[in-house]
This record gives sequence, structure tokens and C-alpha cells, in this order.
Amino acid sequence: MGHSQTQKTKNHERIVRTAAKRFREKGLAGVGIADLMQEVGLTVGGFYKHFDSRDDLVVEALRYALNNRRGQADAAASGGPRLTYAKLVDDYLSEEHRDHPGSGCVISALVAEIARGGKRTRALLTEEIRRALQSIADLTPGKDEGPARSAAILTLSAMVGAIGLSRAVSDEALSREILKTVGELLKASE
Amino acid sequence: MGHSQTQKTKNHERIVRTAAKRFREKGLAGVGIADLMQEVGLTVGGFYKHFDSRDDLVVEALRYALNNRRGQADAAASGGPRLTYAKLVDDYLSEEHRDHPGSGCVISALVAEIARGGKRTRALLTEEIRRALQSIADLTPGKDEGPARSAAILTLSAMVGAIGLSRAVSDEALSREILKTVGELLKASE
DNA sequence: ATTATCTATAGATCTATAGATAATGC
DNA sequence: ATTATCTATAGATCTATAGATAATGC
Repeated sequence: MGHSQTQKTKNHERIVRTAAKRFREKGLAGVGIADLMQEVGLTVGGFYKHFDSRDDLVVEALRYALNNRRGQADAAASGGPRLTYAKLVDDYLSEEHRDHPGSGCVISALVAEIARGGKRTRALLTEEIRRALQSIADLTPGKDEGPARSAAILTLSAMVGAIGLSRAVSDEALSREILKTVGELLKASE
Repeated sequence: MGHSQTQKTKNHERIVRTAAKRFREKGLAGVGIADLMQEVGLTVGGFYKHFDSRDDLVVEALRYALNNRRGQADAAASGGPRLTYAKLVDDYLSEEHRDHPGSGCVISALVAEIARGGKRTRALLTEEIRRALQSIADLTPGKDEGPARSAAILTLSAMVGAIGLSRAVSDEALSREILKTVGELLKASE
């Protein structure tokens, strides 16, 4: 069977990581505990030794997804060439991001569902939005603080909206046009 | 009991109208047939004489919501003062709209869920997005066709994103700031 | 002895159907 | 006679719990 504490920690992390991915792909309501545990190679019964309730998993998985994405961004920033406003916009509005919500931005994947959800998840997303606005504003060094923040709010709104529209639209040409157009206009107004 | 064909037609319309509202408020997956029928004053059993399946209700309710919203817009346009770009943006990014998704824009309420959904609902939303882009572009008469369309794509993306963020954020001040800032920047770039 | 996981199942909820009931409408 | 709606329920699915099983770790 294998149930050392070390193994438990590993299993816990795999449950959370898998949930973080599937929640973004299928929505918070679209992922069942039995399916999730099966994907990790475990069974339903064990779930409640890891979490008090499904809701606790949702919170932990969101926290993980948010930290993990910032971790990716930091790694990319420190490793390769410096992150610029243009690169941020291009990455966010890429077909890669559109087609892989499971490893993508939590905000764009789950805003609406979190808006309808409980306090804890809304608080998490609120802080994430604050951090995102700050990060974007920091990438426009030419601007004063006020205009930089305003521009960051428009940028985040436009990116979240554009990715959402591009995912929903069933016409690939229109989907691409949305990503491309919003990217170009945002970069032009920098 | 009361079950004339006239009454049935009325009941059918009330089911669809109520569903169109609740789907936008609670998400497509968040509305049960029993609750819906109870709200209309009927019981579960009768539902399937009105619709072949739950999915058919979703499609019909979305169609209704989309037509109905365009109807409102048309009525407002023909009745009162002419609809301008500024008025469209202000209405869309209003606290009234933020706080009442049930009578609000279908796109902003359900993009993500429809993106994960079936072909029929995606096709409906795709056409709605096309119409919305055309309507917005028509409100910027100063611009040439290409730039007008590009600007419309940015406007729709930013409005959908901003309303989504403003609904999810648990800090009222930040929520207002998002609506106000995006509205001002969009109107300034007209 | 403790505990991580498993099997099995209770209890709630949801879609869909079957059959009864009471009106409509020919 | 037809049919719009109701009551009742089947069958699927989901969260959560109970008790068994087989390892770990003192």
C-alpha cells in the first residue's frame, strides 16, 4: 500500500497540483473528488484525511495555482531576458495560453465562478488582482504612478476579457483576431 | 389545475425567462430544474413536456437572454436620446450592471462556462460577440472601418474583463476603481 | 499503537421517466 | 380523447463517513 508520512506529503501535493490544473480547465464545480483521486492514483476514502472538506481543497488549490504562477513568472524573469510589458502582453494573449487554461492565469479561468463563490476564494482573488496590477504597473517605468496604475487596470481588464472571448469563440480566425488586436493596441498605448 | 394551451405557452415563456436570469446569476451548472420549476410555480414533472432535455433549456434560455438584451438596447436607442459610445461604456461599466448579472450581459456572465461547454452554446455566443463588435464599431463614426473594428475589440474585451474583475473583487473601493478607470480610459481613446 | 489508504455505503441532490389527475377542446 | 401538470420514483452522481487493511514508526 505504501503510507509513510513522506508518501502522504507527496500525495497531498499531487492532489493539490492536479486540482489546481483541473479546476482551471473544468471550473470549480466541474471536478469531482472521486475522479480527482483516481487521477492521482488514490481512492475517494483517503481524501478526507488530507482535507476537512471539498471547499478546503478549493482554497488550497487556488492558493497553490496562484503561488505557482507567480513562481513561474519570477523564474522566467530572473533566468532569461528581463520581463517587459510587451512580453507580458504577448505571453498572456498567446494561443498557448488560450489553449492551456490548466496551467494559465487563475483570474481569467475562474473570475465569474469565484465572483459567485465564498469569501475565502474571493479574498484570494482580490489579493491576486492587486498583485497583478502592481506587477503590470511596474513594467511601465515611463509613466507616473497614477497613470501607470490606470493603464495597468485597463491592461489587466483587456487581457482577461480577450482571453475569455478567445476561448469561447468557436471561429478560430475570430479568436486569433481578438488576441492579436488587443495585444497590438495595448502595446501601442504603452 | 389550469392547463390550456394558452397557459402552457405562458408557462413556457416564464420558465425560459426565469432560467435566463438565474443562469446569468448562478452559472449554467448552478441552476437545478426542480428549483427553477418551483420558482415559476410548477413542479419538476412538467418540465419535460416543455423541453427534451436540460441542455435544450440552456440553449433556449441563452437565445432568449441574448435577444432580450438586444431588445432592451434597441428600445432605449429608439425611445430616448441616441445611444453613444460614451453612454454604452458608462452603462456597461455601471454598478447597476455589476450588481445585477441576471439582467445583464450574457457574455460577461457566462464566457468561461460557455467556453467549456457544447457546440450549440458556443455558436450562440460567437454570433453574439460578432454582433456586439459590429454595434460598438458603429458607435465610433469618426474612425475608418479597420481601426473602428480594432477599437471595438479592445472595448469589448476591456468591458467584459472589467465587469468580471469588479464582480469578483471583495473590496468595494477597488471594484469601483476598476469600473471607473476602464470607463475613463476607453472614452478618452475614442 | 498509530495512521495512510482502501472498500463500502449513507444521505443528499440532480436529471429524466412513469403513471395518475384534472382540465381543455374537438 | 387529448394533454398540461402533478406525485412518485428510478438511476446516476457527488460529498462525506464508517470500518477494515496493511503499512509505518516508536
